[in-house]
Parts: sequence; C-alpha cells; structure tokens
Amino acid sequence: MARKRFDDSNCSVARALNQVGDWWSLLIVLHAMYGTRRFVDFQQELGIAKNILCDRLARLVENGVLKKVDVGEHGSRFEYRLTEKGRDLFPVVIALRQWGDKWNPAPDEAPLDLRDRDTGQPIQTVQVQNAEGKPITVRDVFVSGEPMLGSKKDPA
Amino acid sequence: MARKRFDDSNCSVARALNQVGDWWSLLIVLHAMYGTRRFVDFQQELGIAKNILCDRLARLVENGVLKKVDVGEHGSRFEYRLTEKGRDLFPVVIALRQWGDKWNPAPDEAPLDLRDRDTGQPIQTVQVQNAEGKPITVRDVFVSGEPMLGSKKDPA
DNA sequence: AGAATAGGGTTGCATCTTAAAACCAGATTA
DNA sequence: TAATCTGGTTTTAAGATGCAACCCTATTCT
Repeated sequence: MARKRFDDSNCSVARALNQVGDWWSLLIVLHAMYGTRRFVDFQQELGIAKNILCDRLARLVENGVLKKVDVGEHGSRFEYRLTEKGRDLFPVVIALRQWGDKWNPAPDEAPLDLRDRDTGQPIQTVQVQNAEGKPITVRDVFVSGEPMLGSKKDPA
Repeated sequence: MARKRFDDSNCSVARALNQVGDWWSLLIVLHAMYGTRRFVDFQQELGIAKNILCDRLARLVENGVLKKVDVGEHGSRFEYRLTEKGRDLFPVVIALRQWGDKWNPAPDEAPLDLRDRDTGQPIQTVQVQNAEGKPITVRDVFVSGEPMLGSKKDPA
C-alpha cells in the first residue's frame, strides 16, 4: 500500500513532515544551506540515487522550498536554490543538528562549530522560550483552551 | 534495495534523521509530548497500522527516545514514555510546527495556541540566536575553519 | 570536424517497506 | 464461561528505493 500522506491533516507538524519529513528532503535542504546548488553536487555529496534525487528536488520545488533556476547561457544547466520558505527551515535543521550532537555524538569527531559572522562567536543552542525569553521545556507548555501538553505528573 | 541508513554518517543531522527522520517517528514523539503513552492510543490518534507502530515504537525505544514501562499489575500492560533524550526533541518539534503554521496554514483552522504555564502567554517563535541573543539566519552563519555556510552572494 | 565528457534526467528491474486486515495469546470484564 | 481489551505477529498487494543502463543536449579535447 502507498505511504500515508498528511497533506490535509489538521496538524501543522504532520503537514510539515509531509513536505520535508522523508529521509532525504531535509538533508537536501541542509546541503543547500551549505551552498550546494547543482544536481551533480547534491548527488555526490549525499550519495543519493539519481532518480530519487530527481523526485525529491521536484517535490521540494513543487512545495516551494527550492526553486529551479536556469543558469545555462544557452540552456540546459540548472541550479536549485533555497526560497525564503526553505531558508526558514534553518531553526529546524539547527535544532536537529544540536540534538544529534548532544545525543549521538560522533565517536571520533568534534561537532561542527557554527559561528555568527558578526561576532565570530558560536551560535546559541536553539530553545523554546516563553514571552520573557526564559527557556522552557515540554512540561511548561499547555494548549490554550485544551488539556495540557505534557502532564502534571512526570510525563516520562 | 533497502533504504539507506546514516548511522555512521559524520553528519549529526543525518544521524539524527536516522533515528527520528521517517514519516511516523516524529509524530509519535509529538503525541507522546501531548501525553499519549499507550499503544492503542497512539494507534487511534495517529491512524497508523499496528505493525508499523510496533516497529517504530521498538526503534524509538532502541534509540533511547522512548522507554517501555510495564504498568500491568500482573503483566502485559505497557506504557511508552519519553526519555530525556525524547523530551529534548521539543525545540525540533516546535520549530517544525511553527514552520508549518507559517508556510502551510490550515485553510480553516487557527494554529495551536501554545502557552507557557508560568506566564500564560504564548511562547516565542523558535529562532537561532548568536551569542548576544540576536536572531540570525542561515546567511549569518559560517563553519569555523571552513568555507562559509551560505555564500557571499545571495544563496537563494 | 569528430570524439569524448559533463550535466540532468528517464527507464527497468530486484528488493524493501508500507497499509490493511486477519489472526493470536494473555488479562480483564461481564 | 464467553466476550473484550491489549499488544502484537503474519500475510498479501501495492508502493518506494537503490542500482545500473541508457538518452539527449551542451561543452571540451584532439
């Protein structure tokens, strides 16, 4: 049977996963953030099959995460570039990277040292903050007008 | 051929996606954050096939995102609860939700209004911040000791 | 000019994965 | 004791993936 899709789910997380929630899409976006733009470069950097890459790029373009730009002076040379929507996945990618660095560190390699161009300092850990800027966890949050997200009793 | 796995990738994003990067895993974690703990509840809330749910729960337990707790007084009744590692996916889930709310809003439904229990105010948008707390984008970041993340020229 | 090569795909095939539904065994409930 | 709930496993058909082979249009080499 076909994989289930969540296009019309009333949950925005499900809808988001529908667009970038497969094994390859977020990695493609990540590499696009690194500066990769060409089909062959994605293919080599990711080690992905060409037909799958075609499919994913097309889907990302269709969903407005990437745009396909013709850069061939006389045709037939393209670049896939992030749109604003795609660039807006930055916090998701960084949060995922930090989670991976924290919980599945590479045995013999230091995590990437991402820094801010202005200050030259490492970026902060991505956190969820309340209105006052205080970091909060899943236990501190509730859905307005509904039973709580997380529970009074230890949710773990 | 089998799907490619990234267990041993030197990229922490790839390793993270290997654990929670399929269509269902993050949704399971999301619902666990909502308070869901029981097999049947996950099944009904997500509309997922039982065999797939078994597989995903087992994988999440194996990866330390969930833990399986026997709550049957005389056996055979379980709960799947978030570990600290699982709870630590909170920023990822929230960032994804906010991205979905912004770029794929439900046509006829307001996005979930998540609030901080302390202040009663809505939570902030998840952002990447530099050392001074200033929000930054993908264009403001570089990898220490490497060519830049993003490029001098417009990366979109 | 003609041949070789690079970019960007498409096609076929074998193998996995998925969804859905049937089936199962140990507790609980009626 | 029979029906039900929980948490699974098995079976089957339809999709998705990975790989290799092939294609067409430039560009580059000889």
